[in-house]
Amino acid sequence: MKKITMADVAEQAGVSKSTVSQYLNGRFDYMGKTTRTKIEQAVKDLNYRPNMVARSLKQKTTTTIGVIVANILHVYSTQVIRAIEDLCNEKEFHLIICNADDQPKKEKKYIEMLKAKQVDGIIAFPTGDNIALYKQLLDEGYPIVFMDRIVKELKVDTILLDNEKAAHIAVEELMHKDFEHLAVVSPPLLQQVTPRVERAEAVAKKVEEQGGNIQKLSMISGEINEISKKLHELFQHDDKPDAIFAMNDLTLHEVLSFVKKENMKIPEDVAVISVDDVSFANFYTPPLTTISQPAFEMGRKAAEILFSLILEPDKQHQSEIIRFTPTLNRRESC
Amino acid sequence: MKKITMADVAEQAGVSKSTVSQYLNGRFDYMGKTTRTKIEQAVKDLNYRPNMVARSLKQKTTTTIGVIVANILHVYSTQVIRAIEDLCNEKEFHLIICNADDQPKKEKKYIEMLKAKQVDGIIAFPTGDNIALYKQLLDEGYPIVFMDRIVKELKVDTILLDNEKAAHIAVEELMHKDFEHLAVVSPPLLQQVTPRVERAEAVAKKVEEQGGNIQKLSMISGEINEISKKLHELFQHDDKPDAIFAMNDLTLHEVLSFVKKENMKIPEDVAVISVDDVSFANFYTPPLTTISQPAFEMGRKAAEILFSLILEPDKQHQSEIIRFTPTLNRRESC
DNA sequence: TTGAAAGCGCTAACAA
DNA sequence: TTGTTAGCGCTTTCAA
Repeated sequence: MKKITMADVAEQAGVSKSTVSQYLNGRFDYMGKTTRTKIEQAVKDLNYRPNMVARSLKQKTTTTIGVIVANILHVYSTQVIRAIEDLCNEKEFHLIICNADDQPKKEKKYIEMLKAKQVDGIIAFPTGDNIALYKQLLDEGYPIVFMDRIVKELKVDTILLDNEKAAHIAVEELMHKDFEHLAVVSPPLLQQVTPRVERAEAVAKKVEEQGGNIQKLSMISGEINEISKKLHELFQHDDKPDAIFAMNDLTLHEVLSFVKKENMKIPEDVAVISVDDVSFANFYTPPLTTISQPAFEMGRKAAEILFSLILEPDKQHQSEIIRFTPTLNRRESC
Repeated sequence: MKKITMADVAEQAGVSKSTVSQYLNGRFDYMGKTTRTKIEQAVKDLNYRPNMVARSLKQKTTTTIGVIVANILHVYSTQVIRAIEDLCNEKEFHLIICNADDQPKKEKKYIEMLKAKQVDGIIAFPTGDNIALYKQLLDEGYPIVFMDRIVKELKVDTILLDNEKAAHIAVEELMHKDFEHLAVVSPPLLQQVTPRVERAEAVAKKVEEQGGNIQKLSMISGEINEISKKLHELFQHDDKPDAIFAMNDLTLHEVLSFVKKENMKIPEDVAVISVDDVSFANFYTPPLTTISQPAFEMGRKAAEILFSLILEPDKQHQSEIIRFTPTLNRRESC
């Protein structure tokens, strides 16, 4: 089955390729009524569809953007992607998805391939290790927006949560109650991943400066499968924590799992508060107090900025760091 | 900043474009050692990257596949996508993601655009309404694999769960205990979405034929936001259900939410079993008995089939429907 | 062992 | 109002 090209349409309609091109691109200004109908008919008869690859080559734009997330399995990433895709859909753009898995090598490969495929822009959750590469893209004027993580060496528009605020909300929620010993549970801190570091630091600072009844702070961090062991150790001591701040949804899972295994009651034995909303927060026993980030708005904002970069390249643009405000969902776990 | 093309590399290396092309494609068989080094050097000096759009135009292959899911926010879709992406990564392919939102119109638009972009193949969760369009693609020999839903008018490789088995597992798990009245809770059944219909029918049949202690079966279906009201009504009667089978994760959420609101105890007041695993199944109170589908294996299989269609187009291929076996995760909710 | 030239399917400047 | 032509960046035959 031969592919129908513009030449076929032109022949069938008895006009030239360029006229067909005009027609396809909606430039009817000077087009004769009959020509127009003839082409219309030919397109229909042949069931012709333009080849976007050819068009892309000529026009140097692919109406495609790339998104590099850490892992599409994280709820937050999914929501961000969904928001981006919705805007892309409005603008007739398309999305190539890449999972970097927090591996700089993989990220590098994806960036290079996205460039090779001539995508019009990139939204990334940067690992923080491909600075030179991003730098180069930026220098070439390549539209890029970062999400969730700041790469301080680079001047890139970056969308993320007001992590300090999130930490403050958590501490404030706990400090006026009876809780005295707060445990913060976090994914690995060594990687310098912005949200983790910012949240951890903000909690520590806040507790130190005006922690209300909170007398003591413990910090647990590590790979997800180490968390439970570390929690266990921490709770061996006499002055065990009476409140836990879980840094994100995955650590919350570990915390709840631990609490369940140890047969403790929330919030009587230990209070729990966490960042990220989870699907079961409302009907868990007890319903979980969470601090949620507006993932959809954040994703949409990232896409909006990227599109302004792509569609109005000449516009004066000052890259900035945009913080979104977290929301407290007060329920009954603390 | 001018884009570096092959011509630039050729000039810099003092050879012709075709030789550079040979080099890039690893055809060194007849290439002089010095030529090779010169080109290597030039590529490095100019930091040259081939333009895949141009290559795609010439070669009629884009090393890109399209995935049309109902909604990327569903955990199952996410897992399937992740599995597909992993295989794509191995094969150096890339993924364009589309959310059809169960809207045939949107699906149609995406299919057409994916074709226009010349993607090498498509994996779709079909809405079931674009039969003619899919038919046409199939006739053209376009590689397509369906997931989760059967379109009986079409001969397409289709990956889905053994829904009958899943339903049987659920009924068997309940029928030997004391439960007498089973309520099945489902998303809208009118749309003829395969998993829903198959599961609902299989439950009904099984209960009728050998339902053990189960005397009565009630069926609730509707949009997600109507479920809670319908549950409420059902539980008004004297012979209210003592067991619930939730058809998927979203309906399970509604069920748990309802149970919580009504202050009922699981499994004493009402037992619960559901299809799809949920993140909190293990540490919920009580831990939830679920019937999970092997989403990753299913996604991977879909991708494998698609790749064999793409990479070995001449191979004799008989399209088939492949069912994956569900797993019972026996916990304590029934 | 390398190069010249044609062509993939489209767009756009310019000519007619 | 429409057609001619060149060219986007690459691959590939064929010739040298």
